[in-house]
Amino acid sequence: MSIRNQVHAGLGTLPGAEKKVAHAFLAHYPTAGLSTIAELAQAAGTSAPTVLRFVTRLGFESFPEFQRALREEVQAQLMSPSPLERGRSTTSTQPDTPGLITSFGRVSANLDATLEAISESEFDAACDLLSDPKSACYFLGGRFTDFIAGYMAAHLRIIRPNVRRFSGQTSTWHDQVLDLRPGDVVVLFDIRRYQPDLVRLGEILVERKARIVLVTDPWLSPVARFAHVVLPCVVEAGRTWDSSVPLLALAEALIDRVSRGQWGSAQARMQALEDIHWNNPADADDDGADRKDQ
Amino acid sequence: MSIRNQVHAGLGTLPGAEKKVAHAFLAHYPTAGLSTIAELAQAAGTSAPTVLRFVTRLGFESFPEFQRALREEVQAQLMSPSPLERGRSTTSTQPDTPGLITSFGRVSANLDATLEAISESEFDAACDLLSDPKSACYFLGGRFTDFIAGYMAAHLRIIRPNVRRFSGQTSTWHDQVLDLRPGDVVVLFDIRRYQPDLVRLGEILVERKARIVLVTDPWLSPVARFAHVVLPCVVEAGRTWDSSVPLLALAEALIDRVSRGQWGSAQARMQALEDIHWNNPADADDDGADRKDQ
DNA sequence: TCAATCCTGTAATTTCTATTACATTGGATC
DNA sequence: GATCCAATGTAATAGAAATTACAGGATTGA
Repeated sequence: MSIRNQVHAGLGTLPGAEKKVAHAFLAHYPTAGLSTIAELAQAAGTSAPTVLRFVTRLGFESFPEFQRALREEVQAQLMSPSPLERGRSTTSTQPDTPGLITSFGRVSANLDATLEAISESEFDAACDLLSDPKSACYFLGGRFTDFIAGYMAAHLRIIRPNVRRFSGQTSTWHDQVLDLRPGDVVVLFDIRRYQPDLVRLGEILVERKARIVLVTDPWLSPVARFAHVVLPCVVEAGRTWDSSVPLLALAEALIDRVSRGQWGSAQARMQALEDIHWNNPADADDDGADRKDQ
Repeated sequence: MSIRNQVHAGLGTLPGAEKKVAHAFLAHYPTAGLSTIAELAQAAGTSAPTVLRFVTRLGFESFPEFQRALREEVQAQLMSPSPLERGRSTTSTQPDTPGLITSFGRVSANLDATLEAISESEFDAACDLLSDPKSACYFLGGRFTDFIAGYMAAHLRIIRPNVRRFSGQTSTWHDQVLDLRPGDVVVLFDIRRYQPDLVRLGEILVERKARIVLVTDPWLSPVARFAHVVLPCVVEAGRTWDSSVPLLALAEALIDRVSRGQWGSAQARMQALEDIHWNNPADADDDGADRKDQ
C-alpha cells in the first residue's frame, strides 16, 4: 500500500496532534514530507517530536527512511501513465449507518437524474433571464431552500446589479413586491412540502408582470402554474430528508453560465467588490453573508 | 522553464564531473535531487562539492533552495491532472457557454474526489460530536459557505436541542462565545480564500475548550491548526468560483447519519416541530430561514 | 616545456537537522 | 474527585548535512 493510502487509512487511530500532521501531509502531498521535520511540524501547527512519532507509527525506523520511501513512491507515480490508482478501502458499510460512500453515491445518482429532468432549453432560458441587466432579480426560497437562494443571490450580486432577496416574515413579502417593476425576474425555490405562502406570492407576482424562474422537484410545486421557466431537480435520496444538492448544483451552473456571459461587464465589478471585501476584513462577513434586511 | 529542462539545456556547457551530476540527476529525476548532496554525488560518481557547484551554476543560492524549487515543481506536476484555468485566464475568448452536462459532470467529479479526500474515521468522529446531546452545537461559515452552515443548522435544529449559529458581524462573535461551555461543538466552514476572522475565532474557541469540526478544502484553512476534526472537500471546479456542492453533500451526509442515530429521541421532537411549522404557516419562513440578525 | 587557469577532490568547519530525555498537560477510569 | 496513563511540547544532545578552504592535477596556450 502506498504511504498516502496508509496514512489515509490510519487516520482514525491517530491521536489529535498526529492527525494534524497527517492532514498537513496529505494536503501538501508529497512535498510536505520531503522537506524537513521542522517544516512539516510548522505546517501542521505542532512540534517536531510529534512529526517524528507520526512517522514512527507508520512503521519507519527514522525520518530519513520515511523520506526515502516517499521519494520512491513519487518517482513511481511520475513514471506511470495513469497517476491515480488509489484503491479506497471499501469497508463494508452497515445498512443502518450509511457511510460517506453510500450517501455520496445517492447524491451522484440524483445529479444524473436531474440532468435528464431538466431540458437544456429551459436552462438556457433561465440564463437569459438572469443575464438581462435591465431587469432586477429577486430571490426567495422555502424553509430549507432559502439558503440556496441566498447562496445564489450572493454570487449573482457580484456579477450584476439589482440583485435582491425577499426578506423577513411572509407577511412582509407583499410590501416588498411593491418595488417590483414589470419584467423583473424572480427566482423561486420550492420543493415538497410546498409552502402555501409561495403559491400566494406567485399569484401576486404574475399580477405585477414579473417573470418567474421556478426551481422545484419533479412533482412540481403549485407555483409552476405561474412560472415562465421551470427547472425540476431530483431530490429524492431515500433519506430522512430530501437532498438539496441538485438545487445547489443547478444554481452553480446558472451562476457560472451567467458570469461567463457577463464577463466583460462583470469583471470590473468583481474586482471592485473584491477589493472592498479584502481590504476591509472587519466588514467582510457583513458584505459576504448578505442577508435580507440590507 | 522547469529545472529539468534547464539542466538539459545547459548540459553542453558543463565541465566533465558536473556533467556526470547532471546525468545522474536526469536519470533519476526528481528523486536524485531530493535526497542529500552526498547521495547524488555517489550516484554521479563524484564528490559533494562538485554537486554543490552544479546547483550553484544553475543559479541557486544553496542546495536547500534548489530542493525547495524542485519540490514545488514536483507538486505542480502531480497536482495538475486537470490544468486549472479559471475565468481570469480566459478573458478574451468567447466564453464557451458550458451546458448543464459539463457543469454537472465537473460537480460529479468533485464529489468523487471529495470522497477520497475525507477519511471515514474523521466522518465518524464528526458524527459522534454532533450526536452528543449534552453539548451545544454552533455553526458558522464564511462569505459563501455560511449558507451551507445555515442549511445544516436548520436541519439539525429539528433533530437535536441546543443548535445555534454565530450571527451578525464579526465583532459580535466574541460576545457570543461567552455562551460557550467547555466541550461544546463548533462547526466551521472555511474554504479559500480563508477569512482571517475565522482564524482568530478559532484561537478563542480553543481557549474556551470548544471542540471544532472544520469543513474546508484540500489546502486546509489555517483553522485546521485548532480543529479536532478536519473534513476536506474538493471544491475546485475549473469555474469562476469554487463549487460548494461537495460541502452541501457532506453536510447532508452528516445530517442523515446523525438523524438516524438519534432517531428514537428525535422523532417526537421532529413531530412536535413539524406540527408547529405547518399549523402556523405565517412563521414558517422565519423558523426555517433563520438568519443572523435575529 | 612551462605557466596560468580552471577542475576536482580531500579535509575541516559550521550550520542545521533529527533524535532523545524530560516535564507538563489533559483525558480517562475507578 | 483523585489517580493513572497517554499525549504533547520544551529543551538539550548527538549526528549529519551543507558549505568552505585548500591543495593536487588536468588542460590549454604560448
